[in-house]
Amino acid sequence: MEIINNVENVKSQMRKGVLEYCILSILAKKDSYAPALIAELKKAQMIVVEGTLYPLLIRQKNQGFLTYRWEESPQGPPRKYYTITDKGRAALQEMDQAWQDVVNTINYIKNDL
Amino acid sequence: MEIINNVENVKSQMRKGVLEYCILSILAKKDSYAPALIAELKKAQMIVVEGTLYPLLIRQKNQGFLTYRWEESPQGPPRKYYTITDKGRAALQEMDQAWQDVVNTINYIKNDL
DNA sequence: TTTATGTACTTTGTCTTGCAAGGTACTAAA
DNA sequence: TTTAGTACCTTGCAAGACAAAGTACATAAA
Repeated sequence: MEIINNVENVKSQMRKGVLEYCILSILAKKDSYAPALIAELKKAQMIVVEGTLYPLLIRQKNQGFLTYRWEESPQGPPRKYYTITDKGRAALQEMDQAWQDVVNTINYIKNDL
Repeated sequence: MEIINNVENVKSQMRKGVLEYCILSILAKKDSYAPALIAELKKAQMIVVEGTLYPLLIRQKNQGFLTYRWEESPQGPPRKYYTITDKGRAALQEMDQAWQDVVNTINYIKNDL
């Protein structure tokens, strides 16, 4: 019971570490807006909630990794569609390397230490 | 320049996410103490500082994942050697799975989304 | 017209945790 | 007794995830 909670916490920490990377990766494939991103991340087994995602998108926009435009919705209020910028793509490339480094670190600890 | 800093931050976030996992993984192989752990993590390309590691070890001890004993040092003050517990090994197994899940998530996003 | 429902975006407060920096303490050599 | 090396601990700050509550728009039902 308690172990599960601790592991849930670690899981949450691991997610935290790669969340920005995931968002940029998805947006590198196609423009999207918050609720659609949440749905896609859920499909990929990565649970994210609004209170996490919205501030993250705003941060990435402020860093110049994303821009956005408003688009009419077939139902409900307009949607804020985010687009990755050239700067965002450059950052994403760096993150690809960072991710690979972490994977290599874990493999090293597990197999070669 | 700025991108590098942002990526450094993401890198740091990624490290943060797996740090507990790394510590438990190393201690699952052999008992150790803080400065030796720092050196081993450094070898594995994962930079950790004292102010991060000591509180983390104390937390894991309080969760029942670790115990410790004092051991004389050939030079200097005694060392606090940490040992992983059965509960710690159980948690580690869960974390192995959690890590694999995150790897799978990234692969899914990168390749299949 | 008013109310309810669904969708979308934002903000506030709390909690966890990494990290820089500073502090304590033990040992041995100068 | 001072200095250097080693080891452990704590404090204050900043970042960020998350729950929860709030705002706003559109449309359908009452």
